[in-house]
Amino acid sequence: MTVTPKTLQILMALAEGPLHGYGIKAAVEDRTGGTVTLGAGTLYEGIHRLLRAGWLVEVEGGIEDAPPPGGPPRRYYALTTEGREAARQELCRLAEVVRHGEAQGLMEDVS
Amino acid sequence: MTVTPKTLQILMALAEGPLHGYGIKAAVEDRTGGTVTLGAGTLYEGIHRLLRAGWLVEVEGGIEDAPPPGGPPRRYYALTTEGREAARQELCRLAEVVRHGEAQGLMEDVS
DNA sequence: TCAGCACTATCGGTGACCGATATAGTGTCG
DNA sequence: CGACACTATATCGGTCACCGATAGTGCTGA
Repeated sequence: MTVTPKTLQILMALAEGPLHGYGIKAAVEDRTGGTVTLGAGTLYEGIHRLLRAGWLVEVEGGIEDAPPPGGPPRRYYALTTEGREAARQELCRLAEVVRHGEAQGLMEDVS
Repeated sequence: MTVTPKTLQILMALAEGPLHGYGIKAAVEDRTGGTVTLGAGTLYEGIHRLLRAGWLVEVEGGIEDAPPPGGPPRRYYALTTEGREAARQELCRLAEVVRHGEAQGLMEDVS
């Protein structure tokens, strides 16, 4: 499985606990301050891909939180150990890229 | 222009000085220890895309370095100020993603 | 009653990416 | 000498992540 930037965002959104699809979308856009968005296609197709990879599992709603469902039933997803590990590896790879950029002086402002 | 991971690698490879296409490919694979590779299509199409965006310019070979050309003439490319700035922004964005991952405890090993 | 919201889902199109292929000069090994 | 590997640029067909539009549904508030 390839870990694309968008799928990494999905994994990271789920790292703090199970969420439903729409909640993932909201969490990603919230945490990144709107710089990263998820189209509906990307979101649900991404979830299915992650399910097939065994990095996500569908779980029961748990505490059945506040907002009234209304419409199709919410589907909750949780990160598996494999999913967490995949996210960790990708983050380490990204950290190395950033480190290289710093070493090259690429991150200094063009003052 | 969207800055994909591969195009960021191209920009970073050129941050240390002008290079020709094949040299970019070699530099990227070298620096990432082989974890990031560039297919021929990605490489040359990516270069053309970056040229159109004004983030790269074609330059003269300069010092006409060691290895004998042999075959098609080498084409050298250099990073523009805009290209450098684009790389910087993307690196900052990535750094923030990594920072988030650290804050979530996602980067600790599964000991 | 009608609008709007929350939510899941699919579809067609775009474009990044890949590997194969073409072309071509040079060096090397048997 | 011939076969091969290497450097180097470029294009082509295919795949797949991604996007926005569209659809459908049930609740709430005006």
